[in-house]
Amino acid sequence: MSSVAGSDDRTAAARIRDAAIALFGELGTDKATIRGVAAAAGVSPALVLHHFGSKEGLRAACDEYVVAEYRRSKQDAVESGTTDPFAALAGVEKSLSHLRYLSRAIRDGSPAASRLFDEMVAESKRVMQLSVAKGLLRPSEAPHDRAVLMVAWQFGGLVLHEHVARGMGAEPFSTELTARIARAALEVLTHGVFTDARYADAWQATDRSGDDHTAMEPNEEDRP
Amino acid sequence: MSSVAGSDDRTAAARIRDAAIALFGELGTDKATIRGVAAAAGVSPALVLHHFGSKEGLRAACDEYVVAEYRRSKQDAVESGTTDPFAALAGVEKSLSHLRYLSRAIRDGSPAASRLFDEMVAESKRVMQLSVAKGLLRPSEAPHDRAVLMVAWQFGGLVLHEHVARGMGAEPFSTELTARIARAALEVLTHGVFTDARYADAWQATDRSGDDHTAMEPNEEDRP
DNA sequence: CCTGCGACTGAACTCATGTTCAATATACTA
DNA sequence: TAGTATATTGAACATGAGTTCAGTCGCAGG
Repeated sequence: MSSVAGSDDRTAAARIRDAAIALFGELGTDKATIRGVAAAAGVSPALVLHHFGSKEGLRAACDEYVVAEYRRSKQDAVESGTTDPFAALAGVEKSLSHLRYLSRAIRDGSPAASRLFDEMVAESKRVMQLSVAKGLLRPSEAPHDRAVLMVAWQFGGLVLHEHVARGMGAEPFSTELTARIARAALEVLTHGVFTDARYADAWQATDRSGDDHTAMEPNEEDRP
Repeated sequence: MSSVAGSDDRTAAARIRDAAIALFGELGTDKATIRGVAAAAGVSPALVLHHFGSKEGLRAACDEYVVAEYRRSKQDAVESGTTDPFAALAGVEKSLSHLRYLSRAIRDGSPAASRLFDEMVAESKRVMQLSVAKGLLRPSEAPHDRAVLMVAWQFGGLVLHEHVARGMGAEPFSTELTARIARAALEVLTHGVFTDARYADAWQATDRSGDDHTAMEPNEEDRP
């Protein structure tokens, strides 16, 4: 309810940026053309270059903007008091185009998206440490790896949202879909899926690369 | 140890296909050019079109081939007796280029990859039902959703492997990385991450869209 | 008034890339 | 040996798209 206000009182650069976010997210940075962005923003193709230098510059600007927005909204959600890692995912229904863009950016491996991933790993790790101390989360034998995995799963749900939606027979980004994902995820993350620890024990027993890779986790500090 | 045999006794079409799989996987279907594929295969660009009709035809051929290979290797793994859904992920270290290609295909949303996703959901669901009956897996309140989610997580680990590798400080597709992923995943999937069910219960209590979406799961049959 | 500066545009340029086509080499058949 | 089909190629074609550029419009300041 914030970005796509109907009025065109935004500055031309902002209109271009928003149109680019929408088009890049919908078609990908390759298929989306400068001419298409310009047409969607109601300006000439040359103006796009005038403001952003190049297509890559435009992409970088969109990256910065969307990631900053996402970071901000997530920060708000965190400061609202929720501590579970899925609150963020559930709370970001606000802007479809931004989500779509983010999904694309992660898929395409843009630098900003990679930075975001790393940041979220660090923050997830920190929050998880706190939650473990509070007794809300089980301690892990490999806290860093677990944090990476959980962020990857969270982002994976975003990147593969189209497939997940199709698989569940629900509309992409619909509240019903996010609710069902959250429900299934909570179930698995609360109770696990296995009835006993035979698989985990069996894996443990194979002792591949030993028990020492718990100690070889990189960057133990929280801020990079 | 199978696909990239050093000798060039493969037929030209096979060489082109393999080069295309490698390049498409590395650069994406857009950035990879027919000329690049031809050069990598040691043939002329025109021959690529002669054999595959068009770039889209080449992509379709690669899709079919890689997906069929993946399906076959997974079938083998399943018939070997393992029933947990992560055996497949751990067992497919055989061909890097195929994995990379598959990752790309899923990211780009190619039809073949989507079909593969749906197949794996169906199969995962079937295997999970069996495992539940055997007492190996916990019964779920939403078996279909759980199957979709687990497949999405599995594929998510594949699609985001680059980020996961960077986050864990390990080489992409290395045995160390897959081992650590499997270990962390097994831990989470065995014990969960939460110490109690307060989050799951809280979510349950909000009762959004009710308890009935367990019954609205689509296509209950296993073969689509 | 006019001078400069930023927003903005239309048209042209350049280049990469998918594709076509006529021509040649190779292999298999009669 | 002749002939035909298949494999293969070099060169050219067409087009889409990023980028450049000269120039116009509007406006603030001297």
